[in-house]
Amino acid sequence: MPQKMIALIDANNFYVSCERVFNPSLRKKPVLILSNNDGIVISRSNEVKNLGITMGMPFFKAQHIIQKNNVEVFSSNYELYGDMSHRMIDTLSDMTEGVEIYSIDELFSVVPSFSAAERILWGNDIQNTVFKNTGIPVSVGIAPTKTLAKIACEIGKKNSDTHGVFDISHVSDIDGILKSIPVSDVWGVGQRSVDKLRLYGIFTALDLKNADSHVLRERYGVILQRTAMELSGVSCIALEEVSHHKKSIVCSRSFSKNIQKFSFLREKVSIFAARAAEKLRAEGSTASLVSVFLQTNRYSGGQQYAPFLSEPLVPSSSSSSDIILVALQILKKIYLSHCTYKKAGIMLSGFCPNTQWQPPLFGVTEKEKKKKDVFMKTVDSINNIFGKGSASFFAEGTGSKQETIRKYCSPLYTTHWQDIPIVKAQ
DNA sequence: TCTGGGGTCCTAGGACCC
DNA sequence: TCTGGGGTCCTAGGACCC
Repeated sequence: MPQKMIALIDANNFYVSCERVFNPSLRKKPVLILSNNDGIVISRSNEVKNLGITMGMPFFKAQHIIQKNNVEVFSSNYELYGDMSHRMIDTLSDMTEGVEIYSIDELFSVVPSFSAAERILWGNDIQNTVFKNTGIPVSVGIAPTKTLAKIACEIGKKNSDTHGVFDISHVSDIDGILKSIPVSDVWGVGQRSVDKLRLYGIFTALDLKNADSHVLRERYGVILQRTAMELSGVSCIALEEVSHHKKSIVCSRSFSKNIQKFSFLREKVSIFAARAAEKLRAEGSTASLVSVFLQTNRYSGGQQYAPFLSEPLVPSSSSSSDIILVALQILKKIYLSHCTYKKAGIMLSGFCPNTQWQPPLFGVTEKEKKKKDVFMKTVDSINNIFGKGSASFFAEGTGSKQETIRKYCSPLYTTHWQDIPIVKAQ
């Protein structure tokens, strides 16, 4: 029986491509997308990559290259990207089987049992259909394992003669390819591992593939051992077709200034808690653990303070008021008045489906829980109909919300009536 | 002046139990 | 002076990813 093949279907420069769909004048121009607060570069067109602007580069450090080369800059428009992602995934789900949605812009799928030539045609068909339906260009990498599919996809993207579809299983000299790939470019190998691998003379993907499996396990752990096996064609990372529920929810933000005042942090943490609780209810879960964290300015030098403290939520709950209450108790414990903070956040975990909620021996009864659920459902409905923040808790404050900076945001082309592009007849 | 946000998995070590 | 041993569960922290 022929080996099962896996495809990685990955959008090219996804956020940039989303902007280009609705603004064709951006095609061929250098375009980049910034993170929240217009802080760092998170998506780059090929033209921008060629200018030497790297992923994660702070905006202010890239300024001179941007100005010199007339780079088009956009703040991130997650509403647009999320909607375009859904469209892409819908198309791909119709065309493929055994789909694992891996991130906002990529998915793995099982390749039908075709010949090598047919596999390429299948990949081309996927590219063409996604582009026709959404306007987003994608690349397809085909291989017997996920790790090799990642490599195949990169080759498809970078080599124009592949036209964006590359099947590594059809290559006679795979080792030759692996030899040319630095180990840092292998999926699952981060900088920490690269530093450690170097000590033992492992520099390329081929070195990693050929390393002794037991030694890898002992020195670097099971993840690198698996990665090495995947490079040699043994599938160790299974396709996860069933989308599972979230295991944690985080809501955090950096502040545009260093913050010392407790009252400011109290309001922020309350807002984060309410937002996280809203996401939790959308998941249909309750949380049993609340964590709050603070962070002083990482770039200012000097002593750092980055506390992270968790407290149980008893009984587990998805009510914003319950979660805000515990979050503020934690905040009081970790707050030091002599520090200035650049970032704060909340994390919810220990989830249990709302339907399996059990009342504690003492305290909240099932009836009281239902009452809270109805209340929160009403709050969520109001916010859905009238916009975020229409109904909020007292602790969230009413003062200046200090909205995230998005100086260069494009219109919400696909999700807001007033932003829908108008096509004019000539 | 200006440096993101949201996830997952693995592991070591502590708490606890018998 | 001498102070068990093994199992499980939980959590914090590390590493990685997009």
